[in-house]
Amino acid sequence: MREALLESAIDHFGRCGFEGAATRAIAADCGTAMSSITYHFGGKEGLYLAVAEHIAAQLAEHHRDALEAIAVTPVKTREDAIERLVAVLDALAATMLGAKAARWARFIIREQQEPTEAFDRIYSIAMRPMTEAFIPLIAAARPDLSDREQRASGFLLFGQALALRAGRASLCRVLGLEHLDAEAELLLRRRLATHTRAILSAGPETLP
Amino acid sequence: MREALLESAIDHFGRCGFEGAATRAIAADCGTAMSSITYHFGGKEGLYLAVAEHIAAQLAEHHRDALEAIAVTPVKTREDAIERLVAVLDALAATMLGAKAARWARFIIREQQEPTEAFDRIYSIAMRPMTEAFIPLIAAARPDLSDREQRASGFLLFGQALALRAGRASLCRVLGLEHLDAEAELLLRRRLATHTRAILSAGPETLP
DNA sequence: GTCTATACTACGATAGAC
DNA sequence: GTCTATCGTAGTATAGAC
Repeated sequence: MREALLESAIDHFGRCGFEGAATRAIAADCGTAMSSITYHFGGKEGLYLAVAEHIAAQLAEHHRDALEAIAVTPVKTREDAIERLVAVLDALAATMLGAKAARWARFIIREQQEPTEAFDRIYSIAMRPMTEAFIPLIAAARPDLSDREQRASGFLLFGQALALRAGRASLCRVLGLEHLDAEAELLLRRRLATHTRAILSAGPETLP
Repeated sequence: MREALLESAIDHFGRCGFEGAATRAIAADCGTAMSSITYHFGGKEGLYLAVAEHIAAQLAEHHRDALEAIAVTPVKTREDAIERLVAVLDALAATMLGAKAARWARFIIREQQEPTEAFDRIYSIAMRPMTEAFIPLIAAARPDLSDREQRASGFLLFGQALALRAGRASLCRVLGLEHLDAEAELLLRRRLATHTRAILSAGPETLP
């Protein structure tokens, strides 16, 4: 029942926000009574924080393979670093375009606007590991940049994938589609890979 | 009073969402009674839609100058188109980093996750004009791409600026800052301009 | 462990005084 | 136009039955 309540709560909190979500409705979706939430999580706030950790764990698990793949062997060349970054960002874009991410993202994007303790948990469990794998690759691809420039560029690269979810309603309208189909998703991922290579391949030797 | 209620409502709806926001609290911020909302807007839902139009109008006004500047003379060369795009994206990034956008963005980003009629109004008033100015410039900068590729690339470029707001909590952590200072904002805008040039300068003649 | 019953609070809508 | 008063509804929390 604990698990079912968490899954239901992801959707309710994501769609309605903390205040807007109704504990009675969350419980009803699981065929149980609202007081189960009090029992399992101590109350609405406890449920909210548990949802954050639940999402963070699923997200971390979801990206585990992609992160292990890029970390397993030392980076040899700039081109190697760039292709690893392309692979990570493509995995991230696929996640952002997928259906599972929609549920998680509704919750997370809300938290980004007005971060609470829940964001701390999501960041430390799911995002920090990705950042820590990401920045060294940027450094390897663009050693000409300062540490802060590398982090800024890394975030902006990351942002392109993030926008696929955060700005999805606008994206559909720009592409003139009701919903994103498989063809559009592939196109977006290919463009993102091209952008990534263009950004990371530039440097002092090509742009003096 | 109508104006005051709208301004207060931007913050309450943005922070708490539609269901979470309390009309009594919105009215109290303006030193008036909740029934003023009934009088001016017909109810909570009417207020919400009015807020959407209010934000859209302010956003459109905010970007009017930048859009006029890029549309006033015909585009002559690829380089000309690229520098116009750099200028628009820089203006957009400045907006996203600014304080006014924080209030608007809380409202808009919520709508993007679960679009309602309010998003239609924001998109048609504030975003469509920007898209319609943006895509032709991409076409001029990258005539080698198909229409759909141009739109996808345009959105991803746009997404970097969007992420400055939508992912701000993560951005601060990646940069190791409590809040973004002026120096960090300038750095991000410069990186975005560099990325924009790298993405748009690439093409069949440079990357065969 | 889970549910029922209940207490309490706060919400939005509305009618009517000013 | 704005406010007060009031209504019905819906929220959380808690205690106690099973």
